Amino acid sequence: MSREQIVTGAADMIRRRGLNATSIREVAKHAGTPLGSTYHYFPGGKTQLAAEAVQWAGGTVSKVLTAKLRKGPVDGLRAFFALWRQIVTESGFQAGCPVLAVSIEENASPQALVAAADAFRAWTGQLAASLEEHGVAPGRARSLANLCVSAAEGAVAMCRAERSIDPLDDVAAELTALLQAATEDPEMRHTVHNRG
Amino acid sequence: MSREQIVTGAADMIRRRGLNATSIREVAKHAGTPLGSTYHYFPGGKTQLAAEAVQWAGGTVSKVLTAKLRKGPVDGLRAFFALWRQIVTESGFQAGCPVLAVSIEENASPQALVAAADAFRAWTGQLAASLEEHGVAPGRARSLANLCVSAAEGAVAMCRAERSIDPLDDVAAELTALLQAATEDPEMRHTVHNRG
DNA sequence: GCTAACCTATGACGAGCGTTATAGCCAGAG
DNA sequence: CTCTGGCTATAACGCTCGTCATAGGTTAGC
Repeated sequence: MSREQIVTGAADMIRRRGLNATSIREVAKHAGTPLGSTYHYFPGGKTQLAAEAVQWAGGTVSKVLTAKLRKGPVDGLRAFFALWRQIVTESGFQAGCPVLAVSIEENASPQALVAAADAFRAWTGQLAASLEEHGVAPGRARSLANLCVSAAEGAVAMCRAERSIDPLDDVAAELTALLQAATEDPEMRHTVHNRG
Repeated sequence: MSREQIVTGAADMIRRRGLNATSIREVAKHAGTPLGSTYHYFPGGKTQLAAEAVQWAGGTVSKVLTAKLRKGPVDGLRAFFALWRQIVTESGFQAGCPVLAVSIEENASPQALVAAADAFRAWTGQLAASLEEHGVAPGRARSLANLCVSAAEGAVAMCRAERSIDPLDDVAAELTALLQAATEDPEMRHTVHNRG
């Protein structure tokens, strides 16, 4: 179906250029559909298209998380980072996360921003739930989940700037160890102390 | 001087809207200078202006880091996060980091991207050096520094999307504890193990 | 074969963009 | 006072943008 190609194409372009630099004309051309079709499928215009693109991207990641978190939080985290690693390397450091891209453009599209917040909350929620299932205290689980998602998003951007995959790999290694400690060591399951 | 106002104004607009949505006309208007002056001061056009804005923003943060890291890596980290917290809250979740903004826009401006990479490398370099001075092994210091900067950048973006300061505070608390452990516990000073 | 519903195709609209050119101002040196 | 060089002011260039309107096609049910 054409409609789906437009959404995924828009997500791909937002991933690379950001929302403002993604024009509906180019999205349509990239999807092989005429410009008019875009406004037929998305009467809400660019705002609606952006929101759906972010929603689609968020859902895609969520599905991977759902599948991999069944083997535990550490496996979920590894899959999460593997996913970003693939996007960054296969694009030659040109592509990143459309959810992040929409989040940092003021007034770009209120609906898209809401979709971005939903995506972030879904990812952290899934990870936190898995951590709780493995014995981590709720508050600390939320804290760790926010750290994991934040760090992954930031590392992807750093990799693109530095044209090196090192930041992402470093961050993945640190967080893997941290999550292992939190799930395996009973003393590490609770809220962060002031002294380690 | 006018020139400086143009650079800081550009940085401020990039912080909020991203690079592509920041027009030279609006930067000039915001700085109270005529459009022609912009091309007088920055013959390289938007590319040069963007690069200088990113450089300025990177340098500002670096100065804060230099000052606060003298009291140790944990104090430096706290100042780093306090800085971002202030930007996010005082703007009502409208402003973030211009270095990140430039990093995620493909082909926006090669010179600005180089400046962004330089800024990231400066920040992580300073933090890693401070960690090494406090007994952390070099490889692990780099790893931790990448984690801190990545997580801060990502958390700022998440805060803007969710319109909540919680992600940034969660991440700050986790990383503070992690850096304290790494600098105080001799067993935590070396490369990450597979088991915590 | 007719009709109705969906989709396509094309072109136009006003607005904003980056950039350039050119003429004017206005301090300070001689 | 004059002149010169750094800055201002203004207008224009070609281009792309989001959006809309409108006419053309194409297919399914009768």
